[in-house]
Amino acid sequence: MPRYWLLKTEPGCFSIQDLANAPNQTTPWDGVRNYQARNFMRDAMRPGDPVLFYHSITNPGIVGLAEIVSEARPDPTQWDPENRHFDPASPAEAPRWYLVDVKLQEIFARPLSLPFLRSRPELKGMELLKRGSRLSVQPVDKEHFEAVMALIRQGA
DNA sequence: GCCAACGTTGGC
DNA sequence: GCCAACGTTGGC
Repeated sequence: MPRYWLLKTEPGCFSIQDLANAPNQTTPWDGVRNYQARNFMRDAMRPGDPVLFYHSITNPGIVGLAEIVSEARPDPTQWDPENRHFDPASPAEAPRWYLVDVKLQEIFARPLSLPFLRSRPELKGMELLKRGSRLSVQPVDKEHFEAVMALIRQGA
């Protein structure tokens, strides 16, 4: 029984095109420094889980589909002093931050813009659309995931 | 354990 | 660039 997810990214930082260009179209989803997001990755994500890929900031919207392709493992950037996500307080024997590998499935020909998503009654209640929603790793209800894919398949 | 201060996110 | 919402930190 797969769970469904949404990953949020600033395209200026890492876009779906960057994922398309990555080796094997796969990337470690590193740099997440939020406990709730960490818990989802570490405790709930499983290989094979589908992922909606969301761009924030510029033309915010759902731009593609990806898949979780690994179990969670410690995020090495937490111990790299050169990395902007360096966390000197994270002990090596009890890593604070985790990541999973994410593989591209599809770049949508017509992304679903945030205003459009907001206009769809069947997506009401979706975490992404809640006021003040900032979580970069979110679970998505099955019904909402299927509604999004239906909108894509009908060329919304 | 409370809460003010601060930093970050992200829509607009 | 503005600002609302949220998370984290740290003094008490």
